[in-house]
Amino acid sequence: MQRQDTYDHAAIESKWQERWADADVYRTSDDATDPSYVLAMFPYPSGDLHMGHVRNYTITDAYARYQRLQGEDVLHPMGWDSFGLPAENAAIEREINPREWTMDCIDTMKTQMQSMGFGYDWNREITTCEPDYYRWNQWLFKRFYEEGLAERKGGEVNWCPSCETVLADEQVEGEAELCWRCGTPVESRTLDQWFLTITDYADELLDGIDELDEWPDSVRGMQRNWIGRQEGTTVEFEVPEFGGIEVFTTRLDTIYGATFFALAPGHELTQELIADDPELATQVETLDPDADGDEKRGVFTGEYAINPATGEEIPVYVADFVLSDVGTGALMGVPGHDQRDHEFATEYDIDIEQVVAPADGEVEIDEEAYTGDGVLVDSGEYDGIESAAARDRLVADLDTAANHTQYRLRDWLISRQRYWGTPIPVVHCDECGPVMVPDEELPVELPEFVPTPTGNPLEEVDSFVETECPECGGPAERETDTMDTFMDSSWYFLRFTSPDSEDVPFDTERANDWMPVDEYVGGIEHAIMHLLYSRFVTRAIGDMELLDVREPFEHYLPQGMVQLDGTAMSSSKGNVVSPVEIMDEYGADTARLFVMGAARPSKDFDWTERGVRSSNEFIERLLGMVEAFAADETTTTDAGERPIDEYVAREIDATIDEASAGYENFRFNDALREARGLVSLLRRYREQATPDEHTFERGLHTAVRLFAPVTPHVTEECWTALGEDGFVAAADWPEAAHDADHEAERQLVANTREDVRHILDVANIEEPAAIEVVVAPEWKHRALDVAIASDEDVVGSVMADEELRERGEAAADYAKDLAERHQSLTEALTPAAEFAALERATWLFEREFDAEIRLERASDAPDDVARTATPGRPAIEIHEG
RNA sequence: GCAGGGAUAGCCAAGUCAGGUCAACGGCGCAGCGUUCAGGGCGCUGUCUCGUAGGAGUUCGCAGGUUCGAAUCCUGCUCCCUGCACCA
Repeated sequence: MQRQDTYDHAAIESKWQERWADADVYRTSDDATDPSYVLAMFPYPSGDLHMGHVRNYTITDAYARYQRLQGEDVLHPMGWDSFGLPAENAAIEREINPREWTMDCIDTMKTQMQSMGFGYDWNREITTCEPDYYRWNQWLFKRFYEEGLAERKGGEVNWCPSCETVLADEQVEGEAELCWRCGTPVESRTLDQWFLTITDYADELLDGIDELDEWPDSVRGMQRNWIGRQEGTTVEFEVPEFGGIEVFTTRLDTIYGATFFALAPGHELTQELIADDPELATQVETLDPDADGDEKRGVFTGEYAINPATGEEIPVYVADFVLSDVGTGALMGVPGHDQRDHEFATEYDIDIEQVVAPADGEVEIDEEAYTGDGVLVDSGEYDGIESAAARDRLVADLDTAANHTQYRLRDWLISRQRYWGTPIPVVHCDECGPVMVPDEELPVELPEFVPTPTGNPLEEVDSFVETECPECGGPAERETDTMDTFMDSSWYFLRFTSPDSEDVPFDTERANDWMPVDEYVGGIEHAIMHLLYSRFVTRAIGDMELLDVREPFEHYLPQGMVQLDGTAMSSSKGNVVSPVEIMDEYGADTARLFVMGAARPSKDFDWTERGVRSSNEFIERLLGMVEAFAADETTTTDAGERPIDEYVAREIDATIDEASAGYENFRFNDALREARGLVSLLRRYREQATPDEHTFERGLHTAVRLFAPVTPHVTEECWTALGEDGFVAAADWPEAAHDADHEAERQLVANTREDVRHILDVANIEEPAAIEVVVAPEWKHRALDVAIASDEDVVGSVMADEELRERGEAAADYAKDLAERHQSLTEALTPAAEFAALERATWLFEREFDAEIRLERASDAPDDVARTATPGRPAIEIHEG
């Protein structure tokens, strides 16, 4: 099992990479008008490229290249999402600073990207950890603040009491929630932090989802879910001596069945109650809001709330299933009509009352809650009213009730108590409170990194912290929180339009022309947060009148995973295939071809050595065939009219159509299959006959360009070998010359070959001497047309035609046949087209069956043979030797 | 529980939106033949059942329905995946 010598991919690939760079092939001019904006999610620079990157970036690169070949201006930029916790951790581990580590990683990844042949406009490279990028985070933060979209309020953080530091969610490990560094159980603390009030845009972001018809349904569903809009009612329950406590409910119609009242452990009233009652406090301590829902536990407070509908007193519990951040943190318990309340009531022996009856049928309310709508019962004056109507009337009748829309979406907490991020441009002054840093003092730059065992390194840098108040000039302290890195990535696609702008984050006019991103490709893990924040920021910027576009991404494609034996590659499982090694062994083109050919972009697929090898061998054969042709391998110039030449010419056109459609619809695997088919056809052409020079050359020129988006290096090599001067990357996409019904012709040939095989098999003919193929007579085509056109009486219509009537019995028989299949009749090729298509394909029959092929018109064939021919189905007579 | 997606021949997987040319593209695996051929590569073919002339039968998760006609449309059910979830 020896491997054949393969082509010198290393030399070819680096040669063309240099030439592209020298010629600035992938540069997008600022003057471009509405270029096709193709964007892959920019990576976090973690060191080496992995297969996920390779797939992601090959998809956008191939599409961008295809667009360029189509003559479009293309914007295909790349950058680095380079702030974030891993750099800080790596820095501490390696005793270097995060910046150095990050820049090293960027260098490595950039080199690897260039080795992969990705055609980016590196003039537009963005690095978010550079002051010239993050100053605009600060600038935007200030605009948000001015618009009332940034506010400071209490937020929960993870706190390690031993390290005395705040932890990010990913630094809290396991179910037990232990600090990643010292293993101490993590606590929760409330700190004053900065929020962007994305909830102000909740309705708009939700409604906008309807317009995103080029996004996958799954992602749209996830976003809807995340926003979680819910229409309901707020209403107060009076707790004597403590006042009205507000609850939120979507089922106000069940209020007569509210037999208990429940508070979250963190609710204000709970706090008030336990402050005066140490025993209650101890009991509440035992409740665990994080416990999963199997068992509902609660503590009776001794207080009673008054049901505003019934006027009855109901017991007030503190219960672990009531969450502080859902609704108002308090709820009315309706055991009869809510399964969760039902379980709680059963556990604590609380009354279960039915106040809604289903329209039909009975329910056993003691066994299970009835959660559907219905007709009210035992609800005083509301008896007999439908649920929906009852809700409306109760809102109107109850003093404290009001319609209210609730969201699951929370405001976006952007404060991070970390070093490696954008400093929030705020100064805290004892006199003036939090004050924004003036624009002219931006950027607030990060100081040198000082590793600290505890807390936020920024707090330890006195020269950073100590400053004066921009308002009063008095001593003040800088904000030491930095921004969530999602801030960086929520507008970077705008910055790509004018990455060097020094006075504005982006050029409004150009962004209006170039946005939205036409094709956005990246991992599904960003389906919610990154995309939602980007949508929010884009809208907010729009409302600052800096942009006219409201949705940043027109088409979003989450690419599938590259797996090994059905499992996702991951370094923790140790089942990764290194792109660098693949590039070394097989070259970038092979990796790209395999990844793109294996499956459509949205599907997962398995990495296989076999597939890689076969991609590599294919590339080698393509190059070999082109080089053999270039070396003046025998072709002829005085053919060109033979059926076989025509056949190949037509197939070239058919392939162009199919492959173009594949690229257009992101079905690269289909496009590549077609293109490979063409190469295989050219090989057989060369085997069968001395190829016509023009046809063969056009075939090669076409094939090379069809592969150019996916295997850019080797196709440049081919292009040059074919005598072309420029880059194939800048060539024109091939155009189909004939405007024919390729589909029908291909079908006819395939069916006829299939039929011959079938007959040979069934009739057990080993070595046919001659195969007679007879196309249907003109009049049968005519009869078919008449039959298709006729509404009812097919036989009548056909026989009404004078010319057909002359055919007598034969016409009548065929008419009956047509009548039977009347509904499913479809138009056939014309007799001439049918004959020509088969004539062109004769060589395939000869090649396969090794027999003489006699293609005839019905008029030239014996009647008993011609008889069975119908449009689209020639008669076949096989003669044995 | 809610939301979204899915179930196709040995395996992977198209087709479903716009019903008929669908026994159902393609790939893998397996088998045969060819190639002055090393069992490799390449080319060709076969791979639901029956059939000595292109035919017939039974198939596209299960059960019904609509239609002249359903893998495709509708209803119900079962199972799988993904996201969210003690969400009031």
